[in-house]
Amino acid sequence: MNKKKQQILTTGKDLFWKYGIKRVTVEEICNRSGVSKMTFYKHFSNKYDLAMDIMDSIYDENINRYREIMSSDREYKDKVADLYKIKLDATNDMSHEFLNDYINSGETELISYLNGKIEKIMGIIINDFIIAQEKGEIRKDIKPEFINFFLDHMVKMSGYPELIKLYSNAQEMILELLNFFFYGILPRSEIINLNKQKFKNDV
Amino acid sequence: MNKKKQQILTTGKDLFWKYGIKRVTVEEICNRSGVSKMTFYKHFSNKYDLAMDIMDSIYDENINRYREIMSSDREYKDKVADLYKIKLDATNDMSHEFLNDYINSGETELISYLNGKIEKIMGIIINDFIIAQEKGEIRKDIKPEFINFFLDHMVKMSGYPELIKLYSNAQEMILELLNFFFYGILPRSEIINLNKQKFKNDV
DNA sequence: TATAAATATATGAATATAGTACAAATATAT
DNA sequence: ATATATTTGTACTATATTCATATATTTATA
Repeated sequence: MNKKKQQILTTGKDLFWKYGIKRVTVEEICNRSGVSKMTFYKHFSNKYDLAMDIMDSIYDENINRYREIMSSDREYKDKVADLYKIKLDATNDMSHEFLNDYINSGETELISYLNGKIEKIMGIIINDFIIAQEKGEIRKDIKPEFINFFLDHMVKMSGYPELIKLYSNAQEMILELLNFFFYGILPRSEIINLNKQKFKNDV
Repeated sequence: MNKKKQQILTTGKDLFWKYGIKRVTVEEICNRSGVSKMTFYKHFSNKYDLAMDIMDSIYDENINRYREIMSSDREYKDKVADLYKIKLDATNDMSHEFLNDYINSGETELISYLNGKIEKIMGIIINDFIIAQEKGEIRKDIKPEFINFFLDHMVKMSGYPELIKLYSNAQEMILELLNFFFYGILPRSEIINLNKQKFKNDV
């Protein structure tokens, strides 16, 4: 990778993260990264092209982290816990300003590109869930998309003050969420026993 | 205070805090605060005039908090600890983006205005230090300006990762800093005893 | 030294923004 | 209810900013 291009990507990300895309000018990116405007346009056709590249690299990075975790031969439960911790979904890693400007840029090309990326990632994740399901690591009567949806929401939830304030610290909350997640989807016989007991008490 | 003006001030602060002054447009402030451009220009002559008003109110608010703390008849030590906790110096309360744009606005009038405000606040604080010094609450051989300087740096220091990582939590660090601050400036006889003991050990 | 890459500066065109004018709408007080 | 003041929406112009490209010069590299 070209050194100058890397500098543009780095400062571009820094600025976009802070201020969003539309508030940042090409000239500013050039000045801060110590690169002339000409070299900028040598590598990127415009500001939104740079934004696309940045988004690209983030997704690739996250996909790699995902693959690394999933390829290890640990317990399935531990792998999912790791996914949760690194917040796999790249949109969670982005600043609100950046994603917002990206979507509202009006550049339909960008949006469809982003959707394609997300679709691809979702495909990989859901496929892995299906495999895990076939292996018996997840209950067979759950839709894989639901699991992915819930995992995504769990990450979001852990940022909500309303939830956080229920626990004395974040670790406790994460543990609680993970426990809920696993005891809800893992085929544990304890759940059946628990249900029976509950039933007895009700009667 | 006019309701519309207050709305402009609030959203102005919100936007300036996030993006700095130069990245925010008058129209944006108007739209977000639900106020027409005409009423904006009725209350403020331009964007930097609004910024000045915002800075004004912050300083006034902080001055009031300061006065409130200092007028209470608690121990001097406790008062200073409170000052440290609320980060009295208004510049610390400001976003880096805002202060930076404010100073680099090129509007010399703004800068001198800010300097005047700071000078005034410094005067009040230092005067209080001198009074405390005369009362014997602070060692007589310390320059009040130094104390103020150090207090200010202490606030900044408590934001440094290098320092933070030395302690298991922020509370511990704050305590450490405060202890250092007071045992350094308070006229405690223990310090003399400590010195004697240390000397004995060395021999 | 020859060749490629990067820079500084200038420039025109497109776009965004600031600030004002004015008629219509809304709120407020009597 | 009516007169008065306030606010709004829209339009408008002048100015400023930004984009994107062109060209001459400098710097790095093989």
